[in-house]
Amino acid sequence: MRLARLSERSGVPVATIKYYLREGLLPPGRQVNTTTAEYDEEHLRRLRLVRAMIQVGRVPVAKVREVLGHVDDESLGRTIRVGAALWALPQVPEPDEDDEYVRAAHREVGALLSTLGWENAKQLTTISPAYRQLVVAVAAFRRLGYDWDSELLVTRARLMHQAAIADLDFLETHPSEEEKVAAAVASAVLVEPMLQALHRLAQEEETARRYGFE
Amino acid sequence: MRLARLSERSGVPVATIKYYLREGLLPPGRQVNTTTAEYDEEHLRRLRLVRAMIQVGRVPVAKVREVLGHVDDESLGRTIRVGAALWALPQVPEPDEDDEYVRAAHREVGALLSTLGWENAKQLTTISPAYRQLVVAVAAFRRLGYDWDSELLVTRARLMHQAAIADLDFLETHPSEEEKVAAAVASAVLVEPMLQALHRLAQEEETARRYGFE
DNA sequence: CTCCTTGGTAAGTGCCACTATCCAAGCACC
DNA sequence: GGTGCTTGGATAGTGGCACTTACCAAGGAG
Repeated sequence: MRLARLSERSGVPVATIKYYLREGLLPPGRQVNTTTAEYDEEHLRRLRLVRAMIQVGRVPVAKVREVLGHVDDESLGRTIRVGAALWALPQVPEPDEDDEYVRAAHREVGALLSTLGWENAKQLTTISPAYRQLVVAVAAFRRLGYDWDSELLVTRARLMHQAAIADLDFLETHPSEEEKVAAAVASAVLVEPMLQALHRLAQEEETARRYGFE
Repeated sequence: MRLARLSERSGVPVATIKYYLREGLLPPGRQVNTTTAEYDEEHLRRLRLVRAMIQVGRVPVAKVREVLGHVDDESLGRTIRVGAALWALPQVPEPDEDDEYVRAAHREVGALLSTLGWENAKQLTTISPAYRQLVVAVAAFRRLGYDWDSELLVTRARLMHQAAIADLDFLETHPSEEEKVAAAVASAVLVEPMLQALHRLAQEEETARRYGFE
């Protein structure tokens, strides 16, 4: 399969594929001669993953390269590879540790993890991007003056834990072993927009039930 | 309070506040004389909301303006204002209706809504951005070759419905009536990154429980 | 009267995801 | 063997966005 065909089958413009090749998001094709390179089904799969990450997951190109680097790093164990790949996903800006709301949010999230018994997550607070994002979001909420019951956060966390369990169960049963790392990345990148969409749809449904369309 | 003080209390650079004023994200201050304008607590609240939307919620400036326009439109009923404001939030690119995966995703999501009994949401499929985002995500997943049980999607939807119920309960009990629309927006914009962070943290926790840190 | 600060405006910056334009080497057909 | 199209690869340009810098004239403070 040559470039034009790869473009046709993926729906990605030729110029964009060339850009991805240049950026190292896609391995080069097998060079047949000076003016021809051959691509295979694996290139197509990778291209679709790249597109999904960029267009659906809104992952910046540089992050995609970083994530894929971990996915392809066969020197690491699977858990580490998945972790490294997921942690390379885009992050919220660093919290300002001098801000009082940020410090309060650290305490609040720490208490949350204790309540939940997420002992592993507690060990990751200094390094996990997800932990930092949570702190930033909680701090922003408080800064706006909203004052919720800590129970609300616990409820949401339990719901997301159930979602995560379902995700991991799916990963365990379905994809072939060699694909697990890529599947984990695809899952993280695509499940999140999916959950977000479901959340908004559910809100629309529930709002209409309570208040009608007026 | 003058510009410098507003900047100091919000942590937003003066030049950036000027930019927001220019872009209509923030109403102008009360002009005292040619070189002095006075800002109040309401400006500060609004500025914090704008910042939270842009930095935590990653909402583009143009969308923030649109959303706030709906928030401030007192000619509409509350439900409509909330809906209009939320629908102005950023969207995934339009699905390509000629794509076979997209058409399949439409059918799949339609079946999901029937299973769930979300009759209100079913009426919104042609217009709701959330519906479109869900279709795009499902199509991308299928295009990558993953083949899940429809039960998985139903499970996730039920979880997000529970989260939405908790959100709306919070909105009903807590903020003052006049603030409800702004609170709904803040909630949508900040709860989503929060849920995403909780999801990733839960995945990290659960992965560590199952496989250890290796 | 001098100097600093103020709010307002215009232009510039840096980043990013492409995208348009060239180019020379092949190949296909007459 | 010549003509013209296609190929992969390189370079430079585009458009959008979120600021940020530089500048300005009008107050106000000492």
